[in-house]
Formats: sequence, C-alpha cells, structure tokens
Amino acid sequence: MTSESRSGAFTTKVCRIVAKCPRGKVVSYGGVAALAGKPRAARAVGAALRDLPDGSPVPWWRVVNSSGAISKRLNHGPLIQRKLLLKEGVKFDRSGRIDWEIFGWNGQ
DNA sequence: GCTCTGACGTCTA
DNA sequence: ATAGACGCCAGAG
Repeated sequence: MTSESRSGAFTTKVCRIVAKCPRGKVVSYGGVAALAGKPRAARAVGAALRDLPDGSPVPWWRVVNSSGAISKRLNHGPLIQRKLLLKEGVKFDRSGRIDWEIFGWNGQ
C-alpha cells in the first residue's frame, strides 16, 4: 500500500476498520478483530489502538469491550472516552453500558 | 525462533 | 453482581 506500514499488517488493518466506524456508533474489540479476519484477536486490537498517537485519525474511542462498556486499562482515562462518545450522541445506561441494539456497529 | 506482555473475551466459583 | 482463572492473537525484546 502507500503508507500504512507502521507495525504489523494487522495493526494497520485494525486502524482502517476503526476509521470506517460511523460517528455515533460503537464497536467491540472482538468486533473489530472479526472484521479484521481474526475474531479471537481482540487483544491484538487493543494493542493496535494503544499504539495510536493522540492526534491519530483513528476514532479509538468508538471501540469498547464486549460488555458495551469502556475498558479501564486506558492510558488517558476512560472518562475521556465516555465524554467523546456522549458528544457523538452515544447514550449510556444506568450501568454505564451502551445499547448494542442501537449504537452497535456491525462493520457496514 | 522463543518469551513476555497486553485498550480482550468467556466461564466458573 | 463481583472476583479470579484460562484461552487466543499479535507485537516487541
């Protein structure tokens, strides 16, 4: 490709998929991994997003865990992600979870 | 080429 | 509902 070689081909693919995620929607790590061709590589997806810089064109905040909630291993704090999602129109329930039926992105 | 780690996922206690 | 353990995959040393 032109210039998508940062680390591994997988990381690049993950970035592309997440970049395709429409605004106001969210996708799970396993979902991105599945779209990448490896439904079991959810951990690898997290590693890819972790490698992204602050001003990256990839909306990493639209990626959440299978519970529809934000992971707590974030380096900048999960509060940042929650705020970004709320700004995009994503609603959280009483348990801090997202309605997968409404905001769930299937990789269209 | 082996080993360790890690923005995960799912099960069982 | 909460906590702990096992499994899976890719990147870095």
